Amino acid sequence: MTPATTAQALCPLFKALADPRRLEVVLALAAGERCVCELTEQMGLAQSKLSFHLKVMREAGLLDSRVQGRWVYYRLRPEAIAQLGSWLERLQTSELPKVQSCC
Amino acid sequence: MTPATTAQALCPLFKALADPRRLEVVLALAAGERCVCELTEQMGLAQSKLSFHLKVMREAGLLDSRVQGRWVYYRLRPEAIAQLGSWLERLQTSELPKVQSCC
DNA sequence: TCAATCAATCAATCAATCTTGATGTATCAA
DNA sequence: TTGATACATCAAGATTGATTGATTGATTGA
Repeated sequence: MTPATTAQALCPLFKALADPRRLEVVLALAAGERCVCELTEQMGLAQSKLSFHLKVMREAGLLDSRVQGRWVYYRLRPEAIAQLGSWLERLQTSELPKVQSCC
Repeated sequence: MTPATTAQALCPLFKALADPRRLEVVLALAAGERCVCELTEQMGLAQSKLSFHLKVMREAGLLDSRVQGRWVYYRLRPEAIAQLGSWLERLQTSELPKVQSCC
């Protein structure tokens, strides 16, 4: 799998991480799963706002959720983190000898 | 350095990567530095559009550039890639035992 | 049932980002 | 000095993304 084959697939993940509020949520979830009500309280976000951001991250494949009773628990998808990490790593190691000037 | 201390600093980097055209550029630069004219040709982008995206990435700290004669060469900043990578890694390893239900 | 709680969704507004075409500046070769 | 090339920048418009407040559906306990 070359970096090129997955770049387009990774774009939604980078988009999902490209917001300070969402990064905060990701950090909170790094410690384990949380229900929406706790996240709401912890970040001091309006409920609908948090719901919007959670949806963005869930649809990007960054988070998973499960419903239990009237609560919804969100957690990080380790696969997503791993996917990003391995792409970055391949990016670093694909350094080729500097190409000749183009022009 | 905890994940929290750098999350806000990483947001611009994630933003810089959150675009398919910019990911393409990053891939092209993974093979070594390129001048703008070659990138323009290679991606089939309008010159001003490419210039805009290069600026976004440069200002985020993802790319560096150097001027040589009338050409400008861009390259990846390995530090930026490394910074992202190590943050993701710490994110994975900061998994704590699942917390108790909050509500 | 009934009322309360949790969370998703919707429509409207607002804000940020991207694109486009034109213009400006610097460099170079003739 | 002139014309061509490389790149940045700018202003205007288009597109996308985020916020707000209200509504809805589902679940639960009284």
